Formats: sequence, C-alpha cells, structure tokens
Amino acid sequence: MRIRRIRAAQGAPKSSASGSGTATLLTAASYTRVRFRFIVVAVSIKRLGRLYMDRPVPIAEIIEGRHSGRTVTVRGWVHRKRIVGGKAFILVRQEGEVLQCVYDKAEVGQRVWEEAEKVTLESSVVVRGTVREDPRAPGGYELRGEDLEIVGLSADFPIKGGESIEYLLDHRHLWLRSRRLTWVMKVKHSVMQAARRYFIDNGWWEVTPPILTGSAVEGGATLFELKYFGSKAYLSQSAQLYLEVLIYPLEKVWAVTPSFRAEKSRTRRHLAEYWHLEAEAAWMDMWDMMRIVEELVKHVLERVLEERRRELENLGRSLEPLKRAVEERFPAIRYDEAIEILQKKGVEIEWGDDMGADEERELTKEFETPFFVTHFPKQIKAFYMKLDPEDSRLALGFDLLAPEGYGEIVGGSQREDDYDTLLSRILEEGLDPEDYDWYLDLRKYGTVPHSGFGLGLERLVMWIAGLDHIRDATPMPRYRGRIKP
RNA sequence: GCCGGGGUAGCUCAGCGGGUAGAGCGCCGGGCUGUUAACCCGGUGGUCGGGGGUUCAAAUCCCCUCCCCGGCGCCA
Repeated sequence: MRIRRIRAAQGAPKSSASGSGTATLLTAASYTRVRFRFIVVAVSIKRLGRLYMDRPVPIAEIIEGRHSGRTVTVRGWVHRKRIVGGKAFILVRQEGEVLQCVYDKAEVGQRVWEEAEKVTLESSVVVRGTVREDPRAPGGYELRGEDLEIVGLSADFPIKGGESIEYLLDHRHLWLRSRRLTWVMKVKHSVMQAARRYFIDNGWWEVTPPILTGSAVEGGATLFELKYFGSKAYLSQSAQLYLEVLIYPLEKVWAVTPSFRAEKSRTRRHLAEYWHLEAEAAWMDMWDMMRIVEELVKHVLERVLEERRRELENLGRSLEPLKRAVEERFPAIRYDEAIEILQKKGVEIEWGDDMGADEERELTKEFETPFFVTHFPKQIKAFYMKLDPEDSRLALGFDLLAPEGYGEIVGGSQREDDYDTLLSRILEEGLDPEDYDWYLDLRKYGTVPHSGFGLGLERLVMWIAGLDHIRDATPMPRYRGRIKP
C-alpha cells in the first residue's frame, strides 16, 4: 500500500533516470529503504504529511534536465524566497544545487499558499511539482509547485549576505550550508578518494599510525601538549616515524591522519589541525619517491577534473593550470638553481637561507605546473634526511611547490639509513637520542634505503579549488585559538 | 613573538579639531501577476569593547586593560 503510493507519487517511469531503487524492490538496499520509510512514517505521520514519504529526486538531476515534464518530490532547505504578486518563488537547495519552485496563488490550494507565505529562509521543506524547462529560472529548470510541506521551520537565519569573515567563522556551523563551501567539500572528497584509489591500485598498504605520541618528530615545530596518565604526551605533527616502522613489515605504506601544529600562525597557508597524507616505502630513493608524488598528484587532478568539473567551474576556478599539470612533466630544480633564479630576479637571498613565503611566491611565478626543488642545505632541513653522498652539505630532500603562488604542498626526502650518521645528526640538532631509541633501532636491525613524503591535503585542495585561504579547505578550521564551533 | 589595522544598531560601516548618535542592509507592516542578493513606501532598532582620568559636557582627548583582524617567522 505504502509502496504503491511511493511509486505513484514519483510520477516517473519505474526506470527512473535516478536509478536509485524505485525500479526494483528486490535488492537489499531498496528493501531497507522501504522498511526505513515505514518506521519514519509510523513515528511522524501525524506531524509530517504524505510528501515526506515520497522518494526524493536530487536537484542535480533536475538541473541536468533528466526529469523534464515529470512530477517529482524534492527535499531540501529554503535558499531564497520572494513573493511577487500572486506568485511565490522558493529556491530550494540540496547538496549545493538550487531549484526554483514557483507557487501560483491562483492554482494551488489555500493550505499550500499559506505554507509558502509562512516558510522562512533555511527551513527544511519537501516540495512537489512538475519539472518545466524555463529560461527565466536560474539553472534553466524550475518546479511548478503543487505541494509544499514545512518539516522544520527556521528561525531568522543569522547569515543574510554581506557579513564579515569573522562573523561568518563564528557561525561556521551555519555558513557551511553555503553553496561555495559545499562545492569545496565535494572537491576535497574527490581529492581524497582519488588519492586512496592511486595507492590501492599501485600496491600500497593503508595503515593507521597513532595520533598520541611521546616525543616530537622534529625539533622545531611547536606541539600541542596534553596529560597522558600522569605524564606528558603530544598530538602528532607527522606520522612519518611510525610509517618508517611499518615499511619493514609492509614495504609500501601510506596513511591519512590529522596533524597538529601549535605555532601561532596567522597566514593563509597554515592550520593548527590539518589532514596529512603521508607515504613511506622501502627500497626507494629520493628520485623514486618524487616519481610517486608526481603520479599521485596527476592522478588526483585527472579524477577531480573528471568528477568535479562542475564544482570547479562554479567556484570560478580556471581549469587550464590543472590540465597542464596533468599533461606536462613536473620540472625539478636544485636548491642552488632556485637561489640563482631568485637572485637574478633581484631577490636578496644567499645560499644557505631558507626560502620564505615571498621567495617561494616569486619562484612559483617561473613555472606553470607544480615543480620540485631538491638538494637543500642540510641545516634548513630535518635531521632524518639522508645527506647527499656527493656533497655532504646537502640533504636529499625535496619539496613540491604548486604554481600560481600557492607554494609548498609536499615535503619529502630519502631518509638517513645509517645508524651512526643518524645518531650524529640527532646530536647535532640538539635532540635527545633517548627519545629516538626505537627510531634508531630501525637502522640497527636490517636497515634499508627508504624514502617518503607528506602532503598537506588542505594545501592541495586550496590550489585545486583556487581558494585564497586554506581555512575554506576544511569545514571547521582550527588556527590561532579558533576552536569554536 | 614581531610589524600593521580595528572594536559604534542584529549585520556592514560613517561620525573622532569635544555639545549625550547616523546610513545601508536585515527584521516587522503594507504594495507589486516571473522574481534572480527583486523593487517601492512606512516602522523597529544602540549602557559607542571594559575601567579610570581631564572637562560644565567624552563615541570623540589622555592612561590602563581585554578582544579581534591582516601579514611575517614556522611549515604541509
């Protein structure tokens, strides 16, 4: 009985273009859906009318023209509303897409018209009507509204347009409903899925290193300290050392984990909490690992260009730099050459200086694809990097910088695999070897040449989506004391 | 930590050679037969971040303090 009604309400052929369950009730998934609907109905049939029971159609499909002429039900939130004369224009938003629903006072019943008058911005609604192609509608398609049901009437919504960034960040839990942030989250989703796909397809093992750690990975970065059963512990700033442990059983490993940095950074490229994609592999030298990074980034770009083209275009992102990055080899220059280029451009920098944000930005202007910088002076790099056998002043480290001023998105290196050299590097940096006893052990029991890298997911998303601030690459950004919501 | 900027209506801001506050948006009411951040008319709205001082009088001048923002360093 109910099932019949669901189908009838759909008003579409059973082989609906959505393909999501209406056609067959035989699969486990659709069986569950129907059962679930019974439960919902049982609990809320008094409060909610019959529309709630209909199978909803995604707005994206309507905008693509896949339901023209059909009577459909759509669920979502009121994005915008205007009443002009005898018509109510209600824009419903769902997963970042909007659909205009037009209610004509002369055509709909009194109950529906009153609901249309009453409904407020951001109310959750279920609407039903016939899909029509209409050039006057945003998106080219609209719904000639026949029914409207308010599920959750919204109080006056605090975001109306024109607010400052700080105000919006204070209301991030509501701001995230914006179409722009929704598109960015979708891009990030595809980036993560594509990266996972790359590793799976190429024989890498996904592992789960700890987030609570007993000591710093590197000396410099500030760590978040916390109490741990009466002693001190820290939130991880990198899984690298643990990944190095795991290459002995698994050879090629990778992980995505949160990383934490307690620096009081106030730049558009830093977060206190970010998602870190790290990989580590035995038997690979620096050049092998750079090839992996290039393949990975290209694979991610290809997938995102395929799956998220619409969102990128909506975001106003120029696709050309992304396409170029897929097609062209990433150049690699040595630190020496980078310094020369900068000096020729009139930047005051000398061999041995670390590149600051300004220098990095200048350098990215010289390239149109991501590019590597390699062979840095050892004093500006971490203790665990292997020294260049041909010049012991240099470390076998590499950075991948994104073009268009975005800068570093990956940092990697070949790791020091010799026990004595690693120990002396730890002492040189003023670190306590006792903190690294287990790490040193790895060089004692069957040491192996190996390399790895860390990629800042939000940095990558920032570049791909063309964001001007990294905070929009993550739903609830944490930085410089911002912890709410 | 350093350099720079700022806290005035629900929001965005103006007012700062001292005379106890304004605009736009929002919100509320009304109008409008297709709106696109609609538009038009009317209404609503503030212990001017906190404390102290100078003065007949302080949003405005002085001192202290709190908070926030942009950038740098650090890095992914």
